[in-house]
Amino acid sequence: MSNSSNITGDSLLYLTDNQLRQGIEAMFFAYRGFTADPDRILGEYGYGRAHHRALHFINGSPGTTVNNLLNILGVTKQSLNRVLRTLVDDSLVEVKIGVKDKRERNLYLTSQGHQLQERLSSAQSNRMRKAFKNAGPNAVSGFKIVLEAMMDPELNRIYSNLREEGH
Amino acid sequence: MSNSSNITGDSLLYLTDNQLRQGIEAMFFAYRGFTADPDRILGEYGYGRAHHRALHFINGSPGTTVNNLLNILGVTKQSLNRVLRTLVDDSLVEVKIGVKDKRERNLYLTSQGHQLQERLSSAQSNRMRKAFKNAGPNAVSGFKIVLEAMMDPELNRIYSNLREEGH
DNA sequence: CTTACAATGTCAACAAGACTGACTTATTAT
DNA sequence: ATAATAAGTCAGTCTTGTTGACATTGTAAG
Repeated sequence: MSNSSNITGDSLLYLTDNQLRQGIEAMFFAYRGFTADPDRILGEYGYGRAHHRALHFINGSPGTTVNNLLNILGVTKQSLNRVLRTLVDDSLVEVKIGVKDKRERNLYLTSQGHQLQERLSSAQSNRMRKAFKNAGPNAVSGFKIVLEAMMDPELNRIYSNLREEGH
Repeated sequence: MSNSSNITGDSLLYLTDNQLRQGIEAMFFAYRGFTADPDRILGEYGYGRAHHRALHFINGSPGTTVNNLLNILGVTKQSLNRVLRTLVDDSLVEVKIGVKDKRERNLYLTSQGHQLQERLSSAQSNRMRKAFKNAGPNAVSGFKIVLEAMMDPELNRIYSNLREEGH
């Protein structure tokens, strides 16, 4: 209502309340789809999304510390620890004492951990590949630009750092 | 690794594993940002995201039934009912007996409900507006195309129906 | 009219995953 | 020596999801 007939000529005509609402709902439904396949697989193992996230980021930054992971995931150490403990107990994650600073713990996936991570990753990647393929290169670029602009500055910083690591 | 050097000439060169991983992480971080502002507001009221979702979709489809809402939200009626009960008790949502079918309950926001919904909506819309403005019209269009392609077919159907209602 | 089905609501029990707060143990830095 | 940091742990709470069972009311079909 606030701007649906606010024709100011500043080339922002496309930002009606309706389109913003559609964007919000698109995020909601797309995120559901985005997590649906991994959720099914995780269910087999009695794991949840929290386990997936830990596996994902340990895989992407092998040897990362607990503190680093806490910053990326944005949860408390008590919450992360619960998940990490089960992953270590189940031999999916290996913990090594830091070499430079012995207080730190460096986290790695075991071969079993890699196996599950790969299963989860490929399920999610397949869906994203189909979506990307369907939408075309221009849409993919737009998708990423909008998502980056939607992150908190802090999260965007973390995201950019991860991008640099992976090439 | 599976396709990062798979130059097949089918114009899919942009879909490297790295870019898919980046897309996955972009969704993760963007969704955090997307929910951050409403989460803060909801905290003031002792509500959670479930309350936000109910308010959002009741606002978008006034008079909607419980069953309809269940299909949109994809949760059990027990789960929805808990949320709906607090919203009714707090006079944010009004329940009217269906006219055609008296078993049905039609849901409406009260003026108080509209007030909170508006607060939540404008916080979320402001962030999305900034992101859209920053990214430009082409990016916005790409954003929506990819998100739609990422939904489950069932969710896409629901999403499209809602789009038709809102003009 | 009776029987079946549908829409809603409710009770109880459970689990994941987040939180706070307090406290310990190593280790490093000042 | 003392203080700060990294990690782990114990205990308790909350939201939000689940299952399963059951009750109520209204509609539809025979």
